Amino acid sequence: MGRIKNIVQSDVQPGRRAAGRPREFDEGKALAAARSVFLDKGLAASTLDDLTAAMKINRPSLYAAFTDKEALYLRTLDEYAQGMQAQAGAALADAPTLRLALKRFYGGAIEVYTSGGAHAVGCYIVCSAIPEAVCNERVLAKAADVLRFLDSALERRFRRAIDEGELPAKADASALAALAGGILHSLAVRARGGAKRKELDALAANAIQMLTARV
Amino acid sequence: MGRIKNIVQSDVQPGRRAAGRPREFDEGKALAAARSVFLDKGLAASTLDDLTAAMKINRPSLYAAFTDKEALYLRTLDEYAQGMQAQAGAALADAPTLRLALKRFYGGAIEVYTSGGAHAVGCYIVCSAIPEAVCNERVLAKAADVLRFLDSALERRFRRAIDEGELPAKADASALAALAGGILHSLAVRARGGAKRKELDALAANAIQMLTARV
DNA sequence: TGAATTCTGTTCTTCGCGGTACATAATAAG
DNA sequence: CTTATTATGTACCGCGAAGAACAGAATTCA
Repeated sequence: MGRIKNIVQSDVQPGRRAAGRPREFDEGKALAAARSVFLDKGLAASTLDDLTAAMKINRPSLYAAFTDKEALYLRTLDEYAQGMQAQAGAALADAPTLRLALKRFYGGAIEVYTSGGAHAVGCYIVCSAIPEAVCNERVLAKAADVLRFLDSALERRFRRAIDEGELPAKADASALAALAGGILHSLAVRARGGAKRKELDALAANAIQMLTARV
Repeated sequence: MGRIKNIVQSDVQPGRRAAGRPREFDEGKALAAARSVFLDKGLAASTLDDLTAAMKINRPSLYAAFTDKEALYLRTLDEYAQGMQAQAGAALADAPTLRLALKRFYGGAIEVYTSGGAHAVGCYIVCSAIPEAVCNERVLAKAADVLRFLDSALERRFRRAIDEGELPAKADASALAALAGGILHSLAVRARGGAKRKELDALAANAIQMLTARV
């Protein structure tokens, strides 16, 4: 059978490795594969056979590493949320102008939402966690968290634009943030609904136009 | 045991009824109950026990009337789509002004999205069909249909507002419609994410303000 | 009234799925 | 080298879920 493919260091300390046989799979890759399955099929319809096949590990490894299917789902959700928040936060905070910030914000999202190739899959939060949220407290909490984070990050950016004179002082940063976040939700929904990338780009461009208008 | 509760006429002709024992359940009520289960749990996680309990029928009746679980889901989807399109279309077409049209459009949606009582459930299209769409061609087709219908209905209404001078002639009806539809998607997502009704109302109001501004 | 038809209620079967047991392999420590 | 520890791989188990069988009930039509 397969020899050792790669040695993974799940421990935090870099120097010492835990005793025992080392992992043959990369946890991050495995989580990404699991997320892809969950995003396609949903939590309930994703079988352990689906998951282990995509993750290229077998069941005992999955259970040892991630406890069970629901815990694995929550891990993928945390991972995605963290990445999304980091990317969106950076896009908004680093850009010198509001227009550019929003352009990067939406552009990065569209990139992710349409990354499924032939069949776009949308956003993991909007198209997987939110649907799952009604019957799962922890998923709901996480999804609500992410929505709030995005609104806050957007609001901060709009406020900065007001402070820097890019928008008039009477502009309502909170309201603008909610509208801007709403467009992001729509991009996710439309992407999964089969919208072409061009349409998504156009929607984002129109949204930017409207949100940065000096009323 | 339960006697006859109500006699239902599933046949199209009103005068004659089909031979055999009449149905003891109302098809519309049963479909609504099934939809509620599907909206809460999703297609895969909704068991036949869940469904038959909510619909207050037993399995053979369900199979005789709706073929199987997936067909039942598609029926609930059709029913919801039809009702939504009728309501949204009427709200937009009947209102004398664009502002009022959008107010009714969003108001009706919020009413539906938050009708789950304690736990809001969002939109059946956005929060159930769209997630399911990746692995189900027919669901995808129906969901995409509804998104297109809403965009078109909105675009018609914006175009009319332009024609009637409520918006400037240079306004882009298509772009405005996509933005307005996007806000609807966001209302659905946010409702299921736990947003309070007040927040949804505020988002709708802000959206109307922005979408009806004479740039 | 009786045959035909269609719905209802209970029961059963089959099978797929989540989760586990157990043997084995690979590493670190003594 | 031995032991402890942690991974992998195969095979298995029990449960729950989808769907079918079948008997009985309610209606229409002859």
